[in-house]
Amino acid sequence: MNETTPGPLLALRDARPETQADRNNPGPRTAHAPVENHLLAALPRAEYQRLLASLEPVTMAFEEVLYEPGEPIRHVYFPSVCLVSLLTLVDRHLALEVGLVGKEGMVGIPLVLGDGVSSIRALVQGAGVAMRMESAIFLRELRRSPHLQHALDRYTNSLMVQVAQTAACNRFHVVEERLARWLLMTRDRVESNDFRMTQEFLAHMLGVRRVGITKAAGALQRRALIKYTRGNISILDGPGLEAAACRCYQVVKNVQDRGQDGYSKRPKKPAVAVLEYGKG
Amino acid sequence: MNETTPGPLLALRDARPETQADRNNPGPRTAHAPVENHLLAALPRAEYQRLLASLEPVTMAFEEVLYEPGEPIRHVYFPSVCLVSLLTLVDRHLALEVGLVGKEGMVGIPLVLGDGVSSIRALVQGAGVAMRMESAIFLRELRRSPHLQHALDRYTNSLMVQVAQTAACNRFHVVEERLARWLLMTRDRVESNDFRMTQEFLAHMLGVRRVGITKAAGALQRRALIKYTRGNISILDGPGLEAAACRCYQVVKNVQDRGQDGYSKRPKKPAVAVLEYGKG
DNA sequence: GAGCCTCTGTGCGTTGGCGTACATACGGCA
DNA sequence: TGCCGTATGTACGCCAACGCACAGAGGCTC
Repeated sequence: MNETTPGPLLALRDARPETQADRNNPGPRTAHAPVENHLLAALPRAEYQRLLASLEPVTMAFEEVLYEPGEPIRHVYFPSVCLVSLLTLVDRHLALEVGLVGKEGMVGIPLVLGDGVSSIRALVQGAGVAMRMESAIFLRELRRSPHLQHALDRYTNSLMVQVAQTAACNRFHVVEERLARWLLMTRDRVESNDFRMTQEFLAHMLGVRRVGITKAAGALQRRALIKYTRGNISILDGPGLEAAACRCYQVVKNVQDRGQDGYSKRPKKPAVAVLEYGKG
Repeated sequence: MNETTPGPLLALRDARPETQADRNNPGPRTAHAPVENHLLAALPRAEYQRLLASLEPVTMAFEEVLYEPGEPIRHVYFPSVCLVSLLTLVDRHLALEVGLVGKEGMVGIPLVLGDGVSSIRALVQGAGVAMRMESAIFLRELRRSPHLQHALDRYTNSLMVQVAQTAACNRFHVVEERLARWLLMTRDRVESNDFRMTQEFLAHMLGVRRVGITKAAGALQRRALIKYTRGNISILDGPGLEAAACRCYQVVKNVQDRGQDGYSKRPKKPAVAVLEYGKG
């Protein structure tokens, strides 16, 4: 699961009519694809079946806005094959991505924490499919299922780590390192080394000018770590890119993969300090 | 509660022998001061009484480290009169404050989310007193008390907002704005316009050079918004300082004060979209 | 009162990113 | 085949913050 299988190129951007590029790269865009969200997939069969009744598959179009700051959360989303960015807005026009949600997570964490209003913007960054559920139903199901609660608590924790690490990362690391990290995070979530993503959009996510991305991406390409042309990005050398990225990548990944801290040296030690839930 | 009462000067820094400065400013440093943590104070009397049996008052010394990244969380802390900084560490020596916890919160949120390991450093920034509880006991009590769960969930949400906003703030705003915001946040938590804080320490929190603080603080002082000498900082003009700070201050404060989003214009509207818990 | 430590202020040259403007190049489409 | 929109590359001056070094200045100790 750490190894990225060179999968088909995901049409991460377009919900527009099929183009030549798409025909060259038929991705898993069918809405009935049995790709599962990890949080849902980990539930006991019975609970999963019950939830399924209230879950509705939806197509996620590129640049669709799921939440806007200050607005009520109407649905939660469990990504199957898609990618959602969480953006903090400041000064009405500047934005910065603070979190990235794929099939490993859920969009709508404030609901889990008792807040029905989003304080961030949630934006579809990779088109595809997700399962969604109405907020009221979700809250009811959440109360019924300790397993779901537990899974979502753990995910909330990893999201918190991600956001905190991103804060420091944006403060201390240069664009090139951050870009490398971002590409790796995206790769992990779409499980492919190829995806569509313009420099303009990347600039928006990292909170820098497009020109800053041009420069950083150019440097990575010259080092033969990535390759890109007009919105098609390929990771050529994953390990090399990891070396080019800041350590933030590993820190966050470790917490997400194993629920344990990223500073530990022990490579695969089970998370002994992770506590049991619901057994009191 | 929005209005800061000009209270006694808190000895926010020193756990050293009493100095001239301390004698001039006798603060509420007695461990038996009946100052309450807001999360605890809001619990039903019976639950509060039960918790009290497992809570232990502790003195919080300046620069004491409560958690270190990767280490197990042994206690949770409910600040009474003290301030705790949450710091993300990167590259082994750089640090950035991503959260600030006073009497309105609790230190040890990962435990609430099922993770027994901290991914950040928690550092006492304002000396004083807190109530603490052993992790295992805390988890047991948490399971017994829906009220405590609810309160902590809500607090976790506001902390998440704070961290996310700080991420964007550090990316887009200049040191002077961020310093102003930080002073206001500290004021709100210690409920005093005066506190002790060297420029060196401030630089550490904001992730900038000490000289950067000198420049920014000098500018604020020239504008007669603050006054400081050798570690004693006074806010002279609160509203003026708010104007000098970035909007991030208000955004976070609004969420924390009322559990509602900071972008809304409605000044005091009760949080209609906040959802009920534990009533299914 | 002298000495000293700590805290604060100032002055360099450097740099990463900003804002803006314009130049090139790819690829779909007529 | 040529057009055109979009994506990418380059250039310029500007500025906030950096790293480093050193100069005052307040307040405690002896």
